[in-house]
Amino acid sequence: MIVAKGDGMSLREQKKLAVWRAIRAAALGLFDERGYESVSVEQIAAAAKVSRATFFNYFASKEAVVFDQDPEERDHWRRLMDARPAGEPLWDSLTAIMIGFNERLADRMPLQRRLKAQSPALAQSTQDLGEQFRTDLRDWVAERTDGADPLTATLQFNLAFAAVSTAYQTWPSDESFDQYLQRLRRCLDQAGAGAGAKG
Amino acid sequence: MIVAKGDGMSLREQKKLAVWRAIRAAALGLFDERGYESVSVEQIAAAAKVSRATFFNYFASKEAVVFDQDPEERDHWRRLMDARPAGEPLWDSLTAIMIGFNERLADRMPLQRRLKAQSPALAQSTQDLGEQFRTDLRDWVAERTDGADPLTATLQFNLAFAAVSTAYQTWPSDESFDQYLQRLRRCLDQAGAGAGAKG
DNA sequence: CTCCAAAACTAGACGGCGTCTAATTATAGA
DNA sequence: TCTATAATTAGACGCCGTCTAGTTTTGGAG
Repeated sequence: MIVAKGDGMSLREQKKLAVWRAIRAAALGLFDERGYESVSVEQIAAAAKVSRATFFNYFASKEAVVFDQDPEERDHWRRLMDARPAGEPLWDSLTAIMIGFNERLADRMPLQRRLKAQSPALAQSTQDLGEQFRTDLRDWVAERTDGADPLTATLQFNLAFAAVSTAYQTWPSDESFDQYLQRLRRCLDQAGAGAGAKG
Repeated sequence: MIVAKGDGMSLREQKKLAVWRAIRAAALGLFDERGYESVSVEQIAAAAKVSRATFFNYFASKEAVVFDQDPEERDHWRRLMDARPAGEPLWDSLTAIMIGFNERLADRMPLQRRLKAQSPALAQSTQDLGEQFRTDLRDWVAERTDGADPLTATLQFNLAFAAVSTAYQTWPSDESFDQYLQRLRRCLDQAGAGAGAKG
């Protein structure tokens, strides 16, 4: 019962993670070559050498396999949140966290964009950045602003996501990921300065 | 071929609208008493004295019957958009349109809230205010800001919706609709002033 | 190494959504 | 009254997501 190898994971947990990644890799591979709509969960499961039931043990839906984040990513963004100094204005914290989070998406964004462009089903999904991140950030904001005005906190939270959406939506297909990040910074700045400012 | 009665609608169009409303009324009635999840499209169709296939002629999905707007509402919000004076700053226009649009939702919001609270499926739907409105407003913004900086326009558009979401999310169940509208105005004002302002 | 309880996996069936086709019925208007 | 066109329909289909009950794997204690 001493536990815990290399990282803080038991052998079982390591195997689970491996299966998770195998399923996701299989799914993204198939989606990439044949498109989201025309790949069934059965086919994904088969490609990952796993049963259909197991697929749904790991992912709540077919969409989730596109949007869910690697469990290890979660550690990263939690560190980002913990790293914000205590007295920092909420908006500055949100800006920094959003940028830090997005910087990590370089690998997966291109495929995700391609799939969303193809598939109506994915196109209008709230998910985008992973509901997990959204939830964690929401909790972090709630804790950080405990006692203070919840409306202002919620508003800033939503504005930050609106800024990210804007950067994402206006990202032309011929621009690099770095340019996307630049754009994101601009959006966050402008949102911070106020929608009414300029015009 | 002279056409057009009372309003600008042919007889056929009037009948279609009547069926549309019958289906929606039947659906909302059933949802209200038994909950969203436990009512099937078959049952809705039966209650509206219509076949399942016809249901899908009128609504693209089961969710749509909750979120789609009455076709006549569309006239209203288009008038709202057309009413904005030409030189007005975009943010002021968006604020006015959002408020005007929301003022009309007094009847449907309570049920919609109740359903969203019950149903996980509805809870995280992008729809909320009707995709139709979003699309129309997007087009209006695009036309209004033609030639100008599209990033700023998109950003303001998204910020306006974030403000509405915030008002909606922070609306306590014991508050009146009027209080919701007040809250909405505050959110729009704060978003206009900037997320970074105060805090 | 042996063994066992816990965890992971699996097959299979089910209800419901959304799509499609081909056929039937209703209706506006000449 | 007649007809072209639009609306409605039954029925079948594939797939998603859920569930149950049973089987296999596996890590670690003794």
